[in-house]
Amino acid sequence: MSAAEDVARDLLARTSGRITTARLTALSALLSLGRAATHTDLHRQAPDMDRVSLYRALDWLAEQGLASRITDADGVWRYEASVPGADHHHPHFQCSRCHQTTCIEIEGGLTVRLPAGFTQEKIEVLVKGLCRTCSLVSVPLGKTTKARRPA
Amino acid sequence: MSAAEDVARDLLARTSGRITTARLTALSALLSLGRAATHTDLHRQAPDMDRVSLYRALDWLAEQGLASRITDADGVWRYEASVPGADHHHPHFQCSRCHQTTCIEIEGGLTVRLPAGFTQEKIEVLVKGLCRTCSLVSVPLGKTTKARRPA
DNA sequence: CGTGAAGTGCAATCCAGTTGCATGAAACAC
DNA sequence: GTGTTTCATGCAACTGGATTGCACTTCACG
Ligand SMILES: [Mn+2]
Ligand SMILES: [Mn+2]
Ligand SMILES: [Zn+2]
Ligand SMILES: [Zn+2]
Repeated sequence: MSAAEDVARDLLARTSGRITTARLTALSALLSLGRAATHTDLHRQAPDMDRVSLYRALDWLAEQGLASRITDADGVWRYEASVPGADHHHPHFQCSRCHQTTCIEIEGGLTVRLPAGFTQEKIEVLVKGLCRTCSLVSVPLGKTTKARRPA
Repeated sequence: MSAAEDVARDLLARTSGRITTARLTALSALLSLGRAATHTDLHRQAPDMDRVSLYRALDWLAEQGLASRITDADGVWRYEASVPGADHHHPHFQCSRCHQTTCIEIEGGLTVRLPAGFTQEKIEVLVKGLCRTCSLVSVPLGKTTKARRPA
């Protein structure tokens, strides 16, 4: 039983819900992975768990505040472990070449001035670009970009 | 021939590409609509155009800088007309009840400090919450939220 | 006009995510 | 412990946005 699994069990015990293997597996995967991962990423870590059960476990974790769910640059959900109390509103960076998502530390909350009457629930900031390793290579991976010469 | 269509034709003439009806229709729809719209929204405006052709026209417009493509809170693409030169990096607001997307004006570009070696291409800021009209009603539309009582 | 390059339409396919329903496992009371 | 209730799981089917392959049309240019 890994360290992540112990922590997971402990966190689950603090909720009003049941401690099931699916939730344990999902949460430990999130904890050990450490960064925002897609359902597919996570399912790779736990191939024996049913796809749908994983979705449901992750969504439940998000409801409980133990995970947060964001949309990545390709419109796919990404999940990451989060601390129940403090809401997890830091920006993320996604590399357009290797698609890895990185959390960005930030001092002082990002704020945007909304028009009158609007109420804010959450804010999602996603920076796209090249990560350190991909910056060096610079040639896009997969999906070859078709050159288009100006007139 | 509407005003939007005239502007559209004019903008298309500035590119190296062909001026086709699909592109004209797509761009005028974007221009007259005025806010970030989904493919489905836009197809409603031009039901006779083929779905796929609309996708391709929109993607082409995005490549040309005449439109910008963003992911909304539900992971669906949204397109909006944009000025070719100035890149279109303002925040957006999406109402969690009526799903309408609103552009948010901002003075001074949003900036985030990236880790060393990372290169930024674009930044997407999406605020979720309730728009003015929905703030008053406050009961979510569709997708009923199930209450969950703490222990 | 004729020819090549670019754009279109349609059908098929992909893929993340959801839903319905029968079965199984936690929690809790006894 | 056993029984009962409640909630979670597994499987299959389904949804809907988006993409791909390919034949056909249209446009620009000689
Ligand atoms: Mn993060
Ligand atoms: Mn906008
Ligand atoms: Zn990278
Ligand atoms: Zn609204």
